Amino acid sequence: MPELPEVETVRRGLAPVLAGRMIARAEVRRAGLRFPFPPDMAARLTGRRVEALSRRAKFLLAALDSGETLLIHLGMSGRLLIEGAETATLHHARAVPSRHDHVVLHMQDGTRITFNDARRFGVMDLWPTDRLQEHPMLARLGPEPLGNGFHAKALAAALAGRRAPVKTALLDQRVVAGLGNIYVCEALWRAGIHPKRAAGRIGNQRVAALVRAIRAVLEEAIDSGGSTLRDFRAADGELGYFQHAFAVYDRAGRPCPRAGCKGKIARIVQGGRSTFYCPRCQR
DNA sequence: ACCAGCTCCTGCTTGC
DNA sequence: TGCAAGCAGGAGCTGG
Repeated sequence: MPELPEVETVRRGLAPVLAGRMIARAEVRRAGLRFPFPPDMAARLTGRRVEALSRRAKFLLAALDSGETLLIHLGMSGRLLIEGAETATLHHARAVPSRHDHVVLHMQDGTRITFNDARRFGVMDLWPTDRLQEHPMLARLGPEPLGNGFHAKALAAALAGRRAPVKTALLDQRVVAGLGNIYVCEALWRAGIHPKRAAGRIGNQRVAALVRAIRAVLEEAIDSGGSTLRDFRAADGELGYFQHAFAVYDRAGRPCPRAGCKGKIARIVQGGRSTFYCPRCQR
């Protein structure tokens, strides 16, 4: 489901009910998701206070007062649902757990935070906070696309020598961390770059344009509360609405929205995944 | 080092 | 209406 803007949206919704609060009880309803949960996860969460909730790429990071950090990756279909006294009357609050509710954090103030993940591609792990960057899933991540480390020179260096299509290269989290299929398609359209172009054969000016396009599309999506496809919603139950701003994603056959362009959006498959682009104005 | 293909799992949509 | 195929926002692993 979630790419960087959706994860950031979840983080913003979750921070008020997690940061500074204590986990009174952790209910772990299966042995793991994509990977087994760490040993004694429930015990290591119980009684711990969450000091801060941050994000790295598509990972949520809850720093605990035990010196460990809870890492959460939502995979394709993961959701974090907040239920408590103040949300109990809302339509999305559910008294009975669904069969895909895998972990429930019962907060001391009565709020429940439920990790629901139908496809079970999600990840939860615990890792020492002072060595967090050594975690296997964080260690090789590229720069944050909205941070200072992401600029034309850095992206050009990361793409240099690569003959793979730029579309698939941008999905590689070592190049830039946090993009997924939707926002790569949208950023390439904004930059006017053809998704099949060899990653290492993009001129410096166009790499700079791509950096600007990536930043802009992510910022706009965050401002919109992310994109709602199928069933994504923010932790507070609000629906994102950036999907209405898609230029190309899931729009095969529709006219290219670029002013003056008479192209028609095409769908191709790259690396087994759908790519949407305008064959006329992306070169 | 790079890269294409496969894999995990469930559920929704599409087409016959 | 039923059923099977196809598709889905991720990313690690394998083998070339």
